[in-house]
Amino acid sequence: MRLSRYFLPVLKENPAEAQIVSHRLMLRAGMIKQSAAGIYSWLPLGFKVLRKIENIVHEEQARAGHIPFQMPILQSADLWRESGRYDDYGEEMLRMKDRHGRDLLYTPTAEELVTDIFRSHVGSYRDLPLTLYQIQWKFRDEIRPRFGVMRGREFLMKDGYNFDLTKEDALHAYNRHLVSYLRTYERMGLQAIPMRADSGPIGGDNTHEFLVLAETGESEVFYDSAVTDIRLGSREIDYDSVEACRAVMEQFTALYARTDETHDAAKFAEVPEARRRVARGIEVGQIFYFGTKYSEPMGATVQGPDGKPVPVHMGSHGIGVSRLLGAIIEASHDERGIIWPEGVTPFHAGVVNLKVGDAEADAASEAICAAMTAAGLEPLYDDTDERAGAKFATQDLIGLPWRITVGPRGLKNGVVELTSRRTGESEELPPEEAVKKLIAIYEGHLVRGM
RNA sequence: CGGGCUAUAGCGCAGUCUGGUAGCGCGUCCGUCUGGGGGACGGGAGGUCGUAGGUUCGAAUCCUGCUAGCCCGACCA
Repeated sequence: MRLSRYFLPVLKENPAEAQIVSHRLMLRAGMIKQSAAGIYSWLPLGFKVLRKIENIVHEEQARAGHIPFQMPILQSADLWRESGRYDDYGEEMLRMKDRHGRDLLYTPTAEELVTDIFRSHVGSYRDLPLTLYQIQWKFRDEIRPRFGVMRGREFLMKDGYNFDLTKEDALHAYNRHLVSYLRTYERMGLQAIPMRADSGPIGGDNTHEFLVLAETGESEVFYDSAVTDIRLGSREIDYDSVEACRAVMEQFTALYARTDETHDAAKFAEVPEARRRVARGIEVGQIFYFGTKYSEPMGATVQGPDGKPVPVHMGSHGIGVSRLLGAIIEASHDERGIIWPEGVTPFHAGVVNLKVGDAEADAASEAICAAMTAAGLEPLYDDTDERAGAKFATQDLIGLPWRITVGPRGLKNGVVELTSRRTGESEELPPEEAVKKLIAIYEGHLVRGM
């Protein structure tokens, strides 16, 4: 992409409305624009990252055997009356009427609708297990939205629902989700710690939240510092194996890690003092097992092997897709701007032409972009007439993890500069070598963008 | 929803107390010079001062209502 033809309205100064760093940087980097309190337009750069995050979620869901589908944003109140949640949800649910006076609502979550789909079409235990998920916009009419996309009213969320014959099967689904979520976050360059949580309006008694440690987090968290040493890494896990999933779940949840909602001071005191940590965290996902809470009242049953109808055991699982952008930035930035992890970066590298109009610099820059594109990498080619300082400042702000600087000075010696955004380290290389190095860096990190 | 605050050019702000018809920086447009960390000089464009009403010869400025946004709290992914 040529920067001169892209739409990247960066701001030099901090907008007054933004208080926390991720909100400030998203506005300054031209990723979002507020439309109303807690409601944002996604400008091209922000939209690109959003799509990459979505695609990682999709890929990891597919790997775990979960099936994508989509439910509507506006839902009839009828099903919600059936479950009793139309009244329970309160003012947070945005309600409206259509021209016929029918009650509609903007979905804050979708247990009712998916349960209705299930009961309409699934009748036999032979159809189980089943896990359906969607990535869809949600709305929760927060009293006080704040912190940009971290606490918006409209937000993009992956929500999944598992249907199983028995509690044991549903707990396997729970563990399988826990593992797949860990993989998902790790691919985004994030460490998200599963913490025992409170189930809130979803209900149920088995639930974990995934927290990214960050000073600006909305939740106070208490944990044994040893949990931060556990990584899934590159190990292969058989999602069909009850044992394998349970082992990972046990490994990640054995140590003390809780949010303030479930914090138990007595149990926390058992953690060796040197490893006790009190910090803040951003919630980026949550998984629930809630048994027959919805299937029973809504009549979501299957016939078992004995021919008798039994209510299915369910769970639901969510990833805050739009909120993840804020979480990633909170966890990865410096005073100059964002630092994208390779897995989610909107462009794989910035190609900065320091002397646009110079035949050699133009040709070398374009050749680098062509070679990157041929290898499946997306360059952001800064072909504008800005001065070097301004170009670098923009690159630093928008946070592409790698920059190739092309200028007459280097080209005289047949080299360009490859610079890491994270470390600031540069090395001079012939253009082909720089591209080769990028290809190696991104091995295993390629995600479809937009 | 309780408490506090704000609204003046695309962004950040001054001007409001003490009423006299709007200004600064950045950005933007044109030109010249410049060219490896937000460059210099010159010349432009851009605002019915959130909105409705009131006071006044005269309102960005004083008064009232409304709307929107921000902060703290309660709530929440």
